[in-house]
Amino acid sequence: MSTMTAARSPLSPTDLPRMGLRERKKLKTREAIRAATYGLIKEQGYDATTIEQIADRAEVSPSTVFRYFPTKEDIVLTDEYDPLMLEELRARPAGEAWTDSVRYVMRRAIDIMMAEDPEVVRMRAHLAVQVPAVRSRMVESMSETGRLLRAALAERTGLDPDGLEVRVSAMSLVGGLMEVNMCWAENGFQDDLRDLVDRALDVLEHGLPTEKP
Amino acid sequence: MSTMTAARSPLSPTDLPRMGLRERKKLKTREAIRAATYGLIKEQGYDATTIEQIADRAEVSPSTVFRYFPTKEDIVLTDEYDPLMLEELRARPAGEAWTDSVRYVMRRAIDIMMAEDPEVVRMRAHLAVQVPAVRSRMVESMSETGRLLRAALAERTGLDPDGLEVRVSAMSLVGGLMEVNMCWAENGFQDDLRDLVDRALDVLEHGLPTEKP
DNA sequence: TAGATTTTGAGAGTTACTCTCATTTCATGG
DNA sequence: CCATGAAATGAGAGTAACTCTCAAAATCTA
Repeated sequence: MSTMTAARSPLSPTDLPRMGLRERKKLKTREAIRAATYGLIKEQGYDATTIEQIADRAEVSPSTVFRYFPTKEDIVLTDEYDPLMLEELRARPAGEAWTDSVRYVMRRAIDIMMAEDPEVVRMRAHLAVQVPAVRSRMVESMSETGRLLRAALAERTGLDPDGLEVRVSAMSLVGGLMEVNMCWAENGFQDDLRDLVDRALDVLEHGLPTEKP
Repeated sequence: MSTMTAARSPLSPTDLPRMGLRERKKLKTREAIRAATYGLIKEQGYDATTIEQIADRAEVSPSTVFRYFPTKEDIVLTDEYDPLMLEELRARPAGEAWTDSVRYVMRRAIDIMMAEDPEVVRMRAHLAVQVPAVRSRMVESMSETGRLLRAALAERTGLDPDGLEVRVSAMSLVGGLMEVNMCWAENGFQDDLRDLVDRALDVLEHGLPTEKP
């Protein structure tokens, strides 16, 4: 899911030389703004950090900050992994139960982003717990991913991608994964995120528990 | 769920006389602000409606508007039904599967609010589709209700109310019901909301569909 | 009716975000 | 290498949702 993936762009550094000065500068500016934001938030918290401070530290103008990110929350949350994840999901064997596919893709996504920049992943989760605006934006972002997921889900089940059942499935998955993120952060990141996702998917797959165990 | 219930206060009018002038005026102001907001939104849309306009039409100062509602979205979404719904949920027979209890309570809630003020219910759903800020606030509000629901859910299943499984269940329910609301509005309110909720609960109860039907 | 309490209005301040326009910076073909 | 076009930037003004403070007005209580 979009907001649970690492911040760095998945563009391989070997692409950089062929990209032209302009493109390279843009990437650098983007990174500078993000770095400035993460730094300031770590020092003084999210709310106390203003766009002006971010612009100052990133050595750009406030206008430029808004040119790169539509909102303050997006500076923290934006990444480019969703398409890759969806692609991987679609690449899974057609016979596989789609919950298992999601399980696999989620596990891989977590591995990648935790290897890439675990601190950013944790900071995002933490901010989602602490700052309502960030949490909202994260839900919104995950919902968008969930919307893309409908197509893949419909393929596997043979149901209408815009039917209520598929939509409810996708959205309840989003809700469940969001809650996983919250649990993880609230417990001080002591659990293995992959295990939590697995348990959540068990709940979603086998239905909500009706009987006492 | 909070944001799917009607706007009017569940206080019986017979309580009004014993309430004192101050309290009565406060209720009237609250209603005036809400009515002004709904009216303006219907005329010119949500974004085009400013707090100043709302204040003018409600014949109060902008300060007062913010004293009654913390945010613009809350003017549209706030209601007082959640505690009643939770109470009803807890009053259900202990042996009943909790999904059936939710089914019953949701059905009743829908009946009540559609009888009370169907237009407001529809407007809320419509705004949730159209305006991201309203949608976000609605999710947040439903999540709060979902948090309260955990206790009831734990009672029925014997699970830890703060454990991952219960939390994921509650939150996936929230996601599912949110999506029901969106489907309903996007299809022009032509379906019976209660049927949609039933179908959503079927999906949540029996797990996400893995096989082609 | 007097005094304590609550509610309100007025106004100033903050901040995220938008729009416009002039300036600067890079790309490109000759 | 330079001229011309395109893209990125900065500066600044503007909007609107909130927040805070303080004095005036309305209500309650004795």
